[in-house]
Amino acid sequence: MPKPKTLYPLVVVDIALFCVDDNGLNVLLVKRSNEPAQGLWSLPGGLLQPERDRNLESAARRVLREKIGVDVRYLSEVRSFSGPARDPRGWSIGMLFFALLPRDHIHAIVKDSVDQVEWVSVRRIARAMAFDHSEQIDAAVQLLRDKVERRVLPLHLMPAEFTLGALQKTCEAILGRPLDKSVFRRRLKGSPDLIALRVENTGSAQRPSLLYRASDGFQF
Amino acid sequence: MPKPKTLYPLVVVDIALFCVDDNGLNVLLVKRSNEPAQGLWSLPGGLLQPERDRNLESAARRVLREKIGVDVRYLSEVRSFSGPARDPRGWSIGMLFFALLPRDHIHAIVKDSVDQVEWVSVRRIARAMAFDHSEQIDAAVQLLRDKVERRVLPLHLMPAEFTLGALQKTCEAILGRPLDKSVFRRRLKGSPDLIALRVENTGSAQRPSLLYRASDGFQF
DNA sequence: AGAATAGTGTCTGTCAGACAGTATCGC
DNA sequence: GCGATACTGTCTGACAGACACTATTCT
Repeated sequence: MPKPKTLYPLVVVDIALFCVDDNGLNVLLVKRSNEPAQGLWSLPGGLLQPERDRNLESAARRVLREKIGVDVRYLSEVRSFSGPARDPRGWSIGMLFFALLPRDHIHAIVKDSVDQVEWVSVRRIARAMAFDHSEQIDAAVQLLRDKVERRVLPLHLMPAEFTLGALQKTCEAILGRPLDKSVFRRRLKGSPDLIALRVENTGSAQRPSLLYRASDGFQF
Repeated sequence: MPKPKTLYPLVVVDIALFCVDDNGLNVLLVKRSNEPAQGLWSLPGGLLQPERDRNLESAARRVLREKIGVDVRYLSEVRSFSGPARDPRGWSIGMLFFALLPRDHIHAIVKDSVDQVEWVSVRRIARAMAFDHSEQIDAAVQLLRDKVERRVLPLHLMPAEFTLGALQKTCEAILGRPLDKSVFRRRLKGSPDLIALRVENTGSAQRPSLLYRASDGFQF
């Protein structure tokens, strides 16, 4: 079979890994220790390795595992970025994924890698980032916001058990605006995605609240 | 700069080109005249040519121009399909786009190319298609349906001037279910995407109806 | 007149937003 | 009691579904 007479582009996967904490919505950034774009902040990413990766999503999971040390439950494609100029190494395809990390896994990020790794609030993203990663973050944040705006619950950002108050705060952090408690809870009443558990009694809060967990069949 | 020690995957763009006519929603299929998958029906597609294409979307537009002979107004990425087995030539990335062709451009498709080209109703897609194109069509149709279900008007499928009845029939063809005329028109009343024109008087229909056109700033 | 399409009016249920009110904890 | 959070109740306006009704053309 004749090989096509075509140059092959560079294929990279980048991941916008999100978490929500008391600071709001954060994305994980990596300070690049190698060329190109050395010293600039970027999304975690890496070259596709066809001999190892089953597909692009597997490549993204491998990159997160190898470079950040996390196995994420939720990971999904956003869109591609491509062209001759976005990477100085040549014509490239950057496939952007976005992933969600539960709040109680935030500190499981490996900090001792060669690269400097940091959670950065999406409200404080610097203009100057490597490649087109600033645009990529915008695209990933918008996709996340659109989903939550369409009433999909970001349960992958929650720990295994959580209160409705915590869930509402998470949604508010993503959307960047307050939600009405009564409206929020009324919608959740009939949701098949939430399962009520027993009562919380930790003295941290004032009045104890019911705990919930995500239903097994729930899809983000 | 050292070249990465990685095999390069094959990069292909495929396009699900849709139109709506009296038969309902159709997608354009091509009977492959070359290996691989010779003789099977497939979506129009082609190899990325980095030396010619500005990005993947440009590649998709070029493929439509060269293989089908159409310049489409609307074209947008759906998602990627990738892996070692989906194309017999090796590890490949297939980027799926979907495009919309106005009803009055349907017959502008070039019929005299080397490949056999045909509009096929989405209700009558054969199981056996080249590569994973059956799955790709499912993904593209679902994205189109989701958009219309979310009340986005598929104005790119309409001719420059059209009636509300024709627009409703187009939406019904996409969704595969009837819509209530009163509800449909009530929603359209305040829409900034539609601009009313003068009266239609062609004797084809019974009572003449107002003509509309898409607003310039409208986004699908 | 009858068929066919264009276009309007109205009733009803559902749901979102807004906001007030009650409940239960720690201190 | 007081502060704080959990949770509920209610009013109102917007809108969707359903369906009936009128209007205007052609044959």
